[in-house]
Amino acid sequence: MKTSLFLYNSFSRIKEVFKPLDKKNIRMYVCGPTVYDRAHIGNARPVLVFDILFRLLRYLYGEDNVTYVRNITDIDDKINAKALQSGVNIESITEETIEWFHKDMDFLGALRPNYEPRATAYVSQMIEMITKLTSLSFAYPTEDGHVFFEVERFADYGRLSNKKLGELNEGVRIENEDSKRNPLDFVLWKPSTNEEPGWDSPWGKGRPGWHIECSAMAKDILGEQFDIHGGGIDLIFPHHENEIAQSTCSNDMKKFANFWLHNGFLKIEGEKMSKSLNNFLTVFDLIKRDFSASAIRYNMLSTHYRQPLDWKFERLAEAEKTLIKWNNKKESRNEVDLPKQVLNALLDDINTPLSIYEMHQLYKNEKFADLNKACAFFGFVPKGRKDHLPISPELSKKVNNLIKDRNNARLSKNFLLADKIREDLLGAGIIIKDSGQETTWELSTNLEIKKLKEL
RNA sequence: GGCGACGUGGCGGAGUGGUUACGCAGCGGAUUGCAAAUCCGUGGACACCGGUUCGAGUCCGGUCGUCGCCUCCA
Repeated sequence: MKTSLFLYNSFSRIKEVFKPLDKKNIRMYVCGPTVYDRAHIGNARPVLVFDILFRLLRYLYGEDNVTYVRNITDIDDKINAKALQSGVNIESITEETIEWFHKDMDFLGALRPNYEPRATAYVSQMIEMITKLTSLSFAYPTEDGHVFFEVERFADYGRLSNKKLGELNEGVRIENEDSKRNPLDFVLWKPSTNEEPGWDSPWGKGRPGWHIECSAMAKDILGEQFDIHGGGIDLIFPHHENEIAQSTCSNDMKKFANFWLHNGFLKIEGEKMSKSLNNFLTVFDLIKRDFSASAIRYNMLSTHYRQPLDWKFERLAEAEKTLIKWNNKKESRNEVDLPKQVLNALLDDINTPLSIYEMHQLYKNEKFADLNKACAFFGFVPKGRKDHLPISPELSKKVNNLIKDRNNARLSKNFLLADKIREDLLGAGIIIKDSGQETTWELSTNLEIKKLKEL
């Protein structure tokens, strides 16, 4: 029986007991999306993983005692490129994308963070931090309007990602930016042309580099030190390494985040998800295909957050089935609680697969009230039934008529016809269930509207 | 080349020294006109080779294999 929360800290590379800096104000910062495109399921993984951690912290320490910040990156060259290419202005792109992001993540049942700061609202804080870094000689401006962080000045540089400066230098790509003192120095500020978004600064009109926003926003909202910093494992280097460098050096060398948590990567049907392979799967794609939020959550959480996750539709269908089974035993209201076995699993570095195992045990042992409570904690809510079906009322009526025909055939013992109707419906993605006097139906995951219309 | 992760039954996936994870699929049974759903039962695994130990998926060493980061990326 565990009594404390253990978390794997990427910084120390071991599981550690989580001790909050302030029990009355647990502070967590998670790197959020760059808003230029619809969120894909890779974006959804940290959202859902840290949603569970957020819920767990609230459960352990009280809802009002946890502050969760997830930033929105709305200054970025990918956004600029999209604006240039599409002819749509930057604000329209970011506003629309943020709206999509909220809709999609709300659909997934992720609790909104307490703060969702946007980079554009924190440029002055970034300039302030960069100014401080230059005045302390951790950073240097160049004649062409850049400001670089000088990695050699920070002795701990590379500690998070376990890299040594000398080794990094060997593999580094030589860029045109020969104004850098060291090829690994990273940009804090860069000059903008007239087409690019820019802000006035001591170094001329320009825009911030990517990393500085998180340091500035975290400091402004959470303070110089806070408990947990999270994000995808790909962000360890250089993003988080650079954040540590900037923040530590501009905050009197105080330790930045106490815990670093990183979620593993996501593949699709065995392949790396990438734009070049054209196997990008957005959350919106899943919604359109009528997968439930609960099944997506279940699927995402059935692999431990630090493991790589291979996204397969077969598993999603399996999740859907399990949840239907569980929801059929719904007894209590949506009271949130954690039965102790489920809690224990979560206390061990958020072992969600083990907690799901415990939920299967609760089902098996007919502890349905406990199961319901755990489901409520995980955000596994019943999928809307027939009123939610993505088929038209006409088709719905057609299905009902066919079922009526079939039942008549069954009454007259014409089982050949009855079975044919059932097979036809099944082929179109409608599953028939006879229970007692009543016949019900539901959609399978491979609904084919076209076939259904032809029946 | 550097750093790191991982290799468990058909698939998925826990388990850091001591009977069985478990889920899905399969098989057998109950139920059903037959199915579906549900319930009961059941076979099947720890990449390979050494070592430590009374005892190892679990610790140590080696081999093979897969993957990630080092460049924008959750």
